[in-house]
Amino acid sequence: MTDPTPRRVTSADVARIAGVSRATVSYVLNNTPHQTISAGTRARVLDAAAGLGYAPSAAARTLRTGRSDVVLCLLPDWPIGQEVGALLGNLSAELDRAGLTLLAHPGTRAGRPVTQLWRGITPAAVLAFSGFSGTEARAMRAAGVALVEAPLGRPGPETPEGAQHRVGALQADHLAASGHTRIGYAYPDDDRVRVFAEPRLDGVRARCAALHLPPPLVRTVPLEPDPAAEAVRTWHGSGVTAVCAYNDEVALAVLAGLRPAGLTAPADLAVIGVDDLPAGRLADPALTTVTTDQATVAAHLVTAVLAAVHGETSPALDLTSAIRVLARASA
Amino acid sequence: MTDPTPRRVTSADVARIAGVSRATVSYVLNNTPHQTISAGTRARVLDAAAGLGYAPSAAARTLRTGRSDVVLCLLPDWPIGQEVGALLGNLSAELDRAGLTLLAHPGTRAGRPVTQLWRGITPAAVLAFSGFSGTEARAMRAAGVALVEAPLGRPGPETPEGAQHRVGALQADHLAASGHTRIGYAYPDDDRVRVFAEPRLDGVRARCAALHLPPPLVRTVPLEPDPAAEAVRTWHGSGVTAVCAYNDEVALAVLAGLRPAGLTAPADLAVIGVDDLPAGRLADPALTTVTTDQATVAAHLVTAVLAAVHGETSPALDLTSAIRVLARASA
DNA sequence: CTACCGTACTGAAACGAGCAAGTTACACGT
DNA sequence: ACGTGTAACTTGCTCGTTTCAGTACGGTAG
Repeated sequence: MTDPTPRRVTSADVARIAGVSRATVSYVLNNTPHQTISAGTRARVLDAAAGLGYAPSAAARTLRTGRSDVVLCLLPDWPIGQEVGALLGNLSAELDRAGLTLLAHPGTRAGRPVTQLWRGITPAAVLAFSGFSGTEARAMRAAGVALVEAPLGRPGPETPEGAQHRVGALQADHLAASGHTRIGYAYPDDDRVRVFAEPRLDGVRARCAALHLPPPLVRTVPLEPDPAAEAVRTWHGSGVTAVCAYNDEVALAVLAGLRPAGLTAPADLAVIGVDDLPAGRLADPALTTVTTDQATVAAHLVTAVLAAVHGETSPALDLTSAIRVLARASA
Repeated sequence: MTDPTPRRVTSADVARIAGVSRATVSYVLNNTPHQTISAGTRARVLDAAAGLGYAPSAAARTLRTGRSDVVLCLLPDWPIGQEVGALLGNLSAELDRAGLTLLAHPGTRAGRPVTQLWRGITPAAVLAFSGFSGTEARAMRAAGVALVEAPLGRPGPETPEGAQHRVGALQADHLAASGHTRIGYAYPDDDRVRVFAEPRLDGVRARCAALHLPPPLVRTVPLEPDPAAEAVRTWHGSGVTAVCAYNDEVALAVLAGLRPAGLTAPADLAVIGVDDLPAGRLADPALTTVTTDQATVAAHLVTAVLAAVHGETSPALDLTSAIRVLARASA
């Protein structure tokens, strides 16, 4: 019936059809510099390649050059929400433009060690969000794999305070600007997001100190109305008039906690979240939030990745303009 | 200073240290069947490999065997939410256990055609959510790449009605069971999710017909309070007493639309969503929703992928038990 | 003593692309 | 007529792994 062996079309096939050698095909397809190819030959090769539907084997190219065109993005095991989704989409599109392929690996601590992964794939670069062990990082650089650590979580050497720190700072500033002096912090009830929660809280603490306000009253707020109500009562009883929430979900929990206590936002307790979830826009009152422009972040990350791939040191990322407060009704 | 050429450690290195040939190393490491290796040699090879930190080159292996151990998951360009995130995490963990590596590629129509991607990577299988063109699918199978189309979207031949159809059906049944006879459908204002929205709406339509109710009154509901309020007024004016929403976000929009109209749920309009977002739990009233157990879905998909990789036909997926209504206050 | 059979390995040929070095063929200057 | 330069290719080795086809050796049956 069908071909018994549906062989992959190789550059040799293209060469045969075009009536040239494999080398010539390679030169044409990669238009290698310092190689002179006549216009006629070039066209014949291109035609043959298109006609056969030739796609070079990534495996062979990787084997030969020692490096693939894959940028491996190691997703941490914190829950992947729409922000990460959007970020990945942007990254993928922009890297594509640079001839690189973004492949994301949902990380699982349980899975095989990351070492196996990057040693196996030999990616052009590894983009990681969570921190890496020093030895691991060294091993990667030694193997020629560019490692880009996104400064989203803990502060890196180039961004002493980190983007997340700034998120918290913006929250505190916004509340202080409205005259609030006693501020609470709604901490998430999920250990996996501690990497984000800590620097954000630190940002709030730093601004409170700078503005000569008492430090924020921190309470862990689960995503359930009843425990949230309890946290709200604590804050209200302690004279707290405004709360920075770890993110919009926690902020929504705080809003939910206000209702059974018979309180309302922002009159009794102002609330500000992070992430600009659609659900926040739709809440009652509409949630004030800190938003990060993922397209900008993606662009910055791509710059860093490309720099790292070419062996240059990446420029310091300045995400100041990408992070801003979206003022709505709740604070 | 450091090695000028930090060469990758190859199986030849392991062979040299262990005092055997590369072939033997390969046999030991893959413990190839029908090959007799003495216990002593086996141990020496294993020790040498561990000592050198040897990790086989995926590229070389792929080149030789013609197939990599990667399962390529093509993410469609609809927004990636927490459900997809959870699904990917589960998939990755389970495939890992089967010796396969899940790599996700955030799809962008703008990017290079998918053909390039799978032709290049030669994955063991491609897992796609959105539909594939017939020619594309045939080309993949011809190239020996197992194609698994997740029956999440449109119905496949094995699940004549599709999982999404069932989601809609469950929504309608739940509302009908509470005595509602005039049902509305809140359609999403995002073309990218049409693949999901259509079968869900069809499910609602089918149950309405089966229960001899009038067909659902469909309105598109943007994720903004004002336009949502208008949709709510239309429904209320037409005698609709309950609404199936495309998902929880749209459902939250409907809830938001009730407030300016001075109406409340479920008294004036019952609302049921899909996805069990944390924000839905925290809404007022708490959102009744249809939830899908992503772990179950992941397990089913992994079964299908493994079957496809081994050339068997995958068993029909029965997601009946994984999809169920979570009754809360809103309906 | 020869024939044969497991056991425990080794040698070498693929796989598909890239690239350094070599080989033509032709034009040009003397 | 002869060297020289260059455009336009080709030859052949290489990357690291798998795997087929041996091979050497000790044992056992005839």
